[in-house]
Amino acid sequence: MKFEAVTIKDIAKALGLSTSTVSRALRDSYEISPETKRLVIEYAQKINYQPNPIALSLKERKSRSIGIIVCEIANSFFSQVINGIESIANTRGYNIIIAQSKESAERELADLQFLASRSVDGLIISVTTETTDYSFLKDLYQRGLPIVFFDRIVNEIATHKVISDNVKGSYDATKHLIDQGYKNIALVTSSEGLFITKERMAGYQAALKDHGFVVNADYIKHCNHSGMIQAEIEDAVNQLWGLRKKPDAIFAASDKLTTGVLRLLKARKVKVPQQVGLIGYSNADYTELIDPPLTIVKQPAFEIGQIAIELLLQMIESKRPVTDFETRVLNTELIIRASTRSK
Amino acid sequence: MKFEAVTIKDIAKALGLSTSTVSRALRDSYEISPETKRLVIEYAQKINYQPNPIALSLKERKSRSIGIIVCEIANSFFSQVINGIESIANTRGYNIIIAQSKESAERELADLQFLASRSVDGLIISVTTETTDYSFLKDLYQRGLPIVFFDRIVNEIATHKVISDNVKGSYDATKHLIDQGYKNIALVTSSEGLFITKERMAGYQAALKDHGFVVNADYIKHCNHSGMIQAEIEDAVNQLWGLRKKPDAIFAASDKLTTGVLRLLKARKVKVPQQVGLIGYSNADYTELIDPPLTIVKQPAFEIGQIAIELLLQMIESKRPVTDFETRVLNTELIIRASTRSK
DNA sequence: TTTATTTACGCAAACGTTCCCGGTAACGAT
DNA sequence: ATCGTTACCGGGAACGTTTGCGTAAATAAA
Repeated sequence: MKFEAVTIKDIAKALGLSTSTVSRALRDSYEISPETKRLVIEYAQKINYQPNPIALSLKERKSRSIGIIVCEIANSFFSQVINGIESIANTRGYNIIIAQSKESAERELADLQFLASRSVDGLIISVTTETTDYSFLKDLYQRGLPIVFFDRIVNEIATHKVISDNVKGSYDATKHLIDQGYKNIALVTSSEGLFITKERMAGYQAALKDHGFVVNADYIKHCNHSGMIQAEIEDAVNQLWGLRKKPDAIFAASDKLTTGVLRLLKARKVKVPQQVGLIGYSNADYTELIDPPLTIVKQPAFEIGQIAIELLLQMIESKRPVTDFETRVLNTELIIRASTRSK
Repeated sequence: MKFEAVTIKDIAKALGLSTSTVSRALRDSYEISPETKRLVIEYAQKINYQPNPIALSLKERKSRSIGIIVCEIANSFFSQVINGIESIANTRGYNIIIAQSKESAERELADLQFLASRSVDGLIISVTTETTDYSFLKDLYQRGLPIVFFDRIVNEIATHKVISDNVKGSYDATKHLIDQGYKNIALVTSSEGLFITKERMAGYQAALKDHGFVVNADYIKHCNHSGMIQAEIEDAVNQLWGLRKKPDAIFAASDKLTTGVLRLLKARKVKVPQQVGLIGYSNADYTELIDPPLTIVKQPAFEIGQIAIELLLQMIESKRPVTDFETRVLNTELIIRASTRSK
């Protein structure tokens, strides 16, 4: 089955003109008479001419499409970011190609190769928690592919980045738990190498110190797949519950981790917030419906996406190489609900 | 900024061959000597040659990309379907372009035009609840664009369709409520024109009749935007609560409707399931965490996506026009939890 | 040795555009 | 009458591939 489209040639033939004239008329060139222009434009409209984007891409050597790599689109944070990206990209005539890494460095590499081979004009990516080797990404970038990082950014590559204020977000979350009277606050977070993990840990630790608590390494648990596999959350919780002094509050530093921890707490019949307070990063729109309603740190996901694509388009459409990069840091929102309302 | 790639010409020049020879060597043509092939292939590998998909697209007159239109990717059902589509598309060398209609017929049309102009090779779509005019879709289809419908299918167009067994799913849900002792069972569903609405209504009505209940039209409420706007759900619930005999159970026929109804019930301090039982279509992975844990009808979303893309690729890659269309109907799963455990 | 066949490669067109060069009128100025 | 402008328009190359056709050399058959 094939889908036959009308081309500039058809117009030229029908009107007894050359393709160049038609092309110019359509692009409103000054060296075409108003009369001819009218003729061409009217006829083009009549037969519903649509320029072939593929031919254009070949000529201009760009595809007017940009790649997005996230670990999972079913994750509310990422789907909201994508919404933000799409909202701008569409109006600027770009289409987006989404690939999911599923928190696997291997799949991420495959996605990267796939997108590169489809010659996207730019890339927006939140890397895997697994990723340690950025050489392919670096190579792509050095060969001229514009890249913008968001959320899980990589600092080794100098380009635009957009994140939320992880330190402050975590500080606020931890401080809230302290204010509520919790004493033994555990942190369940992603893999140690990740920049956002470091930042969220820093915020957590700073809040503890500022309020006269000591940081207990036993209370900090890393899930190297960010909760994509339930078993690692289970390990974390088991270890936490194996301690002499069990935590009386948990701060979960990502969407999947938050629901994962709650699931396990429920399985253990631990009462939230009476026995354990729970606060988590989340962008889900159902956290108020959960039992108990969840106190969350919410990231401005949609805006993150919008800013990321703006910065990327800026790079793509820039005449000369961009050298002045910025890291945009957005504020998070703390939404207080019952899951931390114990004491 | 530009991203310079290595072409077949570079190889030809470097090796003192013609581009045709290089092309043929790369495609392992019989009329190229083994020696030359080895040379070309080795060199291509060395400089990491990647065929330009755009040039190929122009030549073959296809883009190896397929369009997907759903109302919202943040919806778990749709993101799972997309996962299914992607899982197959990627292995077959196709990339997917996702567009969101946001339940707006206007945006849907714009998406359609956008995808058509990007010359996708095929389309997988679940139409808007608003859509009543299928002429553009029909036109596209008649001009040769392969289309597969899923979920919200349109019967006026004869092509492959894949849905879940809506009648049975709704029958089971309604029967479950009856079995639990509920007597006044309301249905909150999408706009009346939609095929899946009709089917789900049919299942609901059949179950009622089969068990000696009369169908009360007052108990059937339509939300024309499928719950995308909270106000319409509010209207529905308000009307239901305005009845002399209030319903003692609600069957919500979509993801957004289910959480939307629950939200309103909570706002009214209605106890679920004691005062009102609640069952809903949902593919969210957190329904067990909700208060109360939700009884749901779950669709095989991932499989729906996989089958849809299989059927589409079959159409795309078929030499002669496909005339034999099938409608695949998959079974839903009823997951019983506390929200219907009243009596 | 001559002719027919095979082997191995190059030429050029095509896909749909854009755009750099031209070129041809018409017209006013010299 | 000649020249320089201006206004319009067409020819053709180019973007990176594939592919039908042509053809030289090498080999086989006569």
